[in-house]
Amino acid sequence: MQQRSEETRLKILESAVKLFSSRGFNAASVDDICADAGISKGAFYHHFKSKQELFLALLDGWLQTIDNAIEASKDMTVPETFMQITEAFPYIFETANEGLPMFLEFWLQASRDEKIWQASVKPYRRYHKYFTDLIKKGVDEGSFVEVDPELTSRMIISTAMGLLLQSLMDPKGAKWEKVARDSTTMLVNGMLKK
Amino acid sequence: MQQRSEETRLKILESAVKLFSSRGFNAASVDDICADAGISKGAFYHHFKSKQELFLALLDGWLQTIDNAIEASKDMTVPETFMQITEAFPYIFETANEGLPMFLEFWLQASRDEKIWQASVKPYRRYHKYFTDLIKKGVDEGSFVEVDPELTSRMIISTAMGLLLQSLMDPKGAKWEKVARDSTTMLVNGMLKK
DNA sequence: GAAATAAAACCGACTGGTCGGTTTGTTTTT
DNA sequence: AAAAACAAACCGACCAGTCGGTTTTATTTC
Repeated sequence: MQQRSEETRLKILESAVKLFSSRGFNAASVDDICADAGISKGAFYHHFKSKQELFLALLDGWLQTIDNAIEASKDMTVPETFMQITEAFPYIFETANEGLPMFLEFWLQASRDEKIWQASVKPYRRYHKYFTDLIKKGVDEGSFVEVDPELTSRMIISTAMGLLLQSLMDPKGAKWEKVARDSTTMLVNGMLKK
Repeated sequence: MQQRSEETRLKILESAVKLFSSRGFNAASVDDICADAGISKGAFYHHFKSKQELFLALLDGWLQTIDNAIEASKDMTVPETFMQITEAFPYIFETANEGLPMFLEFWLQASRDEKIWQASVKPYRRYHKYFTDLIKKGVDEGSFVEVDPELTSRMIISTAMGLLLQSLMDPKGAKWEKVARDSTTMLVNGMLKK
């Protein structure tokens, strides 16, 4: 039974998310994570080659989540998909708000490494491809006016990223959830054929 | 004459910008900065209380730059101002691209400190106020349709921040300058009364 | 205006502590 | 018993900040 082994791995992953998001990637040391997971450093380095590799493993998990969400919305119409995304906003916003700081911190200091850069950029590119395809489909279906899918995708992602950053910088500066909803609505309305 | 003193201070500031932007805030050590500036650690700590205080001094300088730019555009009409901003885009984009990573890195790890958070959030709030006022003025003047200045300002900043982040993450993923230009044009066109 | 004094600027070795990662040894699993 | 999983002590590099002392600059005194 390697069940115990798998459990240890999961415990490490859980503690890592918890500490990375609460303290930041650098501030949360390997020792901290081990302590929180209730295991030793030896166990940690048995499961992960390095702190960075641990983070990459977390990234993989998120990528999986993205792919699942994309897969789940495969059979909807384009406007329906956008509706669903808008509805899921509070959850997405919260999750992203938790994950963005640690991702940024990690990325800012590690992105000079080619391999790590590749891994970090992957989720972003996947999102971009997803939105581009979605908008293209919407245009082809005739539910959207003729927009440039590439550009529009970038703009949607900009809005999301930018709002996320703003809400992080100045959490009490606005009712961010409402701002996010209004922005999305405006963007989608601008595309919808009437 | 404390001219020499002032020169040293400036040398530190210069080296700091250079190293913070090329290596990142954490990776650039105080020793590195001293070496680059050609001064000793003692001189450094004579001029700045800490590495953080040094960064806050840099922030102050940028804030000044923002204020000057705002001041300079005081007598233009609103559409003229937007035109000018759009034209200055390449320069703004480049500068921001250089400064954003170090700012983010600093902010991510230091923002738990109330004083530092205050200082960091200041430039952002100033921009937001600037755009809000500008749009309000545009609406009052009658050159813009009735939009919500608060929301629109957030959206403009989102777009800028988001594009900046995207261009940092995936520099070769698109012609970012063009994307930025197109996005701005779209946003402004959406507001202009025809 | 030259010597004496005070003050500011500057130097660089050193400290205390952190942290990622390694090594060596022990327990559990199969 | 061999291999995988885990524990615990340990290593070495790094780095922000300190401190005693030196040099330069400004001010006062005679």
